[in-house]
Amino acid sequence: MKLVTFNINGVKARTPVIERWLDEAKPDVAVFQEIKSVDEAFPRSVIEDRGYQLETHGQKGFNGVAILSKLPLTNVTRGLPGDESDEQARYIEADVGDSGFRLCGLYLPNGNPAPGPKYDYKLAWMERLEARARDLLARETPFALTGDFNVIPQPADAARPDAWREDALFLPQTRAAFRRLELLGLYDAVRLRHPGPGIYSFWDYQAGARQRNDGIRIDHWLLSPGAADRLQDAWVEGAPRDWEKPSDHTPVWVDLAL
DNA sequence: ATGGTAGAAGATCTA
Repeated sequence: MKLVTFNINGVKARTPVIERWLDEAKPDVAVFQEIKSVDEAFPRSVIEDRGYQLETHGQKGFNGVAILSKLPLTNVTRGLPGDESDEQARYIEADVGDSGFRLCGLYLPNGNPAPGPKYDYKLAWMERLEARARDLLARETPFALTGDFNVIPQPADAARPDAWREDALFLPQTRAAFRRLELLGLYDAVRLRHPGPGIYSFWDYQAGARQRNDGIRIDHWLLSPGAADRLQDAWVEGAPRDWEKPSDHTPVWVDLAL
């Protein structure tokens, strides 16, 4: 079963890309970030007419996540537990199919500028994500955390790591929080399958970053032990970054034997 | 040191 995460950077602006990409790539399950739309305004038919169940968690203007699936989605929950006052739409969970597999789609806060309140929010959000991962691990059923983590885990995950030293995506505290997730026993699927440097999922729109391959790897799949046992493959699909009116991110895939 | 781009909302913020 092919599952994919894709930060689409605005569902309305990206509809032509989404249509072409769904028709060509044919994912079984896709997780979107930055839909930048309220649920009522999401172009549902673009997704549903292609045979997907669609679950959205949007807000006005910014953020917003969604899950699309050809298998039934059940037990859908919206919002990351741990802070009732958090109104940002950055998290959605659902069971996919009937195997007990649970999928967590996330759009982790950017955190810039750091230090500052936005960075404090990012770190607090990562603590809540770790707590959620601990709860899911205790269930002993397979699950995956996937989405735009806004974390560059290692220097090998950036073309120019020195340019990111002071950035919220690469600060030591950010990387340590990501590492704590891995130390719970979660597996970075793309890193597992591609141990070398030079695998990127984001290229800035500015300064010809894509043409110069000045990228970073910030969109990830973290698999529970049971899900990692079922990992067939993991890869980044670079081509949609070069289409007309692209997102600044590109799809990141896993193939799981679920 | 600066500015370069994009999306959504709406004349600015976020990334």
